[in-house]
Amino acid sequence: MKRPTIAEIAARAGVSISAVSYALNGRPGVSDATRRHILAIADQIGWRPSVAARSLSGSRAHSVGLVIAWPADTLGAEPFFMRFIAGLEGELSRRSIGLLLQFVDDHRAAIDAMRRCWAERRVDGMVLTDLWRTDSRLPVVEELGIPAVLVGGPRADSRLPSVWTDDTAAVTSAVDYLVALGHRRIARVAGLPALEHTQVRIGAFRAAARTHGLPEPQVIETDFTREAGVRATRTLLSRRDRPTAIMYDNDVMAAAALNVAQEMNVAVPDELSVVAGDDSQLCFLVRPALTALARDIQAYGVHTARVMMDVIDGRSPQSQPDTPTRLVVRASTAAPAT
Amino acid sequence: MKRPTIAEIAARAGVSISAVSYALNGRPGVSDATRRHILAIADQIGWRPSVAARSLSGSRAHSVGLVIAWPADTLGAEPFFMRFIAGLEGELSRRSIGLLLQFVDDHRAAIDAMRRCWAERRVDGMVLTDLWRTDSRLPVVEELGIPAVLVGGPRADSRLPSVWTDDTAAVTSAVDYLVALGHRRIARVAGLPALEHTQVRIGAFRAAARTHGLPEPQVIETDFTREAGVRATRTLLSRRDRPTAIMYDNDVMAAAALNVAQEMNVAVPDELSVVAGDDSQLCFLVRPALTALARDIQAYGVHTARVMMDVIDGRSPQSQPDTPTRLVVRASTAAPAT
DNA sequence: CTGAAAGCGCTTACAG
DNA sequence: CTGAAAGCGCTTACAG
Repeated sequence: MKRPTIAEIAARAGVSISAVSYALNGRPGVSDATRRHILAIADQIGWRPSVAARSLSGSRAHSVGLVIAWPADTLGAEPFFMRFIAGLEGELSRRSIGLLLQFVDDHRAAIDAMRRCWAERRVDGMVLTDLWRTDSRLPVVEELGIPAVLVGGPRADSRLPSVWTDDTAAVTSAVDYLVALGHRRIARVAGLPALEHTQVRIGAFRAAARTHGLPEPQVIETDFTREAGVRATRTLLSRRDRPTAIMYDNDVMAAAALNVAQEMNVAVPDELSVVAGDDSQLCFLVRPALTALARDIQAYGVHTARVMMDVIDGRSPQSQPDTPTRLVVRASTAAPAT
Repeated sequence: MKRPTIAEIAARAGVSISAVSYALNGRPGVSDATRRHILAIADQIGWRPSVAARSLSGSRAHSVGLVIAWPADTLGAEPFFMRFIAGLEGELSRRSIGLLLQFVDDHRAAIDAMRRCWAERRVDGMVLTDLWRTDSRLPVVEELGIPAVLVGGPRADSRLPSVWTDDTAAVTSAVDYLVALGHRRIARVAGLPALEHTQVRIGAFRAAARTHGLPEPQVIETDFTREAGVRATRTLLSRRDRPTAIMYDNDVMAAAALNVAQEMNVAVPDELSVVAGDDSQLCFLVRPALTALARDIQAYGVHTARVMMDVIDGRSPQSQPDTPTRLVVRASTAAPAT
């Protein structure tokens, strides 16, 4: 199956291949009639430019890379990535940019993967997610001069452009809501401590508690897994002055907490309110259905793609309005029993 | 940031670029000493071949495409894809093959995406998942001569190689188990009827029921969503001779069924046994924890990558042993109340 | 408005 | 064992 080239179009149209190239790329130098004729032929024979040839001459790979550093066994449980990727890819594909996806175990492997990708000229830029507080990937990306977008907010240690959702506002709104219900002992089961957003959320949580004049709240850091959520919940519910409300940094841990509470004979929501940090189907499949912080993850991916294109095309990346996070109230939260 | 080329290596080593190419590709025509010298330099300056250049001269894209035709809103709920992709990508990446991922809404769009990818020479082959009973993608792939692997079993209407798990054995084992517990009225909430595997599983289900001499069982087809699972469960539980056990084609619908049963005051597992068709975290986050058909999805992806490489490299693809599905018994199944 | 030519970074017969 | 040369399919100054 021979795929057609511009040489074939040129032959059919009876012009030079450069004329074809100009016509196809909408550049001046060809008459309107010729241009139309060429476009018609290209369309008719189903011609599309070879990315390899375009890359080689134009020094653009027409692809963007995403290296996900996340252990495979927790990946399937992360509804975030699938939706984020769907949004990212959809927007890239509108511009005929491919998405090259890679999974690795840690940042060392992520750096290797990025180096390789970049050296092989497979991508024009990289999307970095799940940034750590101090992230070994950043100096490498900056040193290699790889165009990149950080998903997770601007940082003092890097000038790379970023997109983010306002975690502070989200956490604050959840605390406000719980306090309005009458809660005063609110705890937090946080995510992976190395992650920047985990720390941002913890900070926002503590600040909100202070604002409301609550006692210094308990915070337990985890690795986002169900097991860690179970352990943290057991610990919190075993305290003499156990919290009347717990906020979790994702949905899996919050769902696991419902089971722990049941085992320990703590009624949800009467004796314990539970807030999930991510919204997914899981939240309305468990009982009671979970109150959760919800955001439009797909739009987040779309947004990231746009900024990535700005960077690649040399436009000053305009950080577009972040998708706001909102609290979806369901059955797992209520006023505390007195 | 100038990325090094073989010309630079040649200059440093004081040989021709063809010598460098031969050395780097492990082909004869260079002395061992020269070869080692060249490899050392390449390694030292962090050289990697430009895929674009290699593609253009070698007519290989060094990438494989996966076009997922699945509405975005149900995607996040599908733990299958994330794990499958992780397995697929991991194995491809071991061979320096990239994975180009695309999401589309339907088969029309999938065909467009594949045509484009192929015409642009972005990929060396395509992975097709979620095959329909009659699937409009197949004739296109065959006509274009795209190397492809079908995920979902060999078919009469195509000679394309395939990988698959034995759905018949899986469904049969689940029916056997339920019958052994004493169930005789077993129903099935099936998936999307257009899908080949939905029909295979329904066929296996009916056959197993017949083997055990059960009455002709109820089967309800759905679109895999929670809502459809809820509706189907309500219908089944409203019947006078309602089933004592229901098998669901995925985990989301099975989880939703637990809530329906509770609303309708049907005790699980005493009055109703529930079996989920996929295993995921969801199964042990809900209560009672769901008995489920589990398989190693990541291995399935690895397996698919291997067959894909066989196809691309012109080896006769050897369909390796399928990953067996096993029934994981949890708390949602028990002997029926008499 | 149009064509001939060089070049992107490799691979690969083909001579020496 | 090694080098000079053509070619993969485009883009893009540069002449006409």
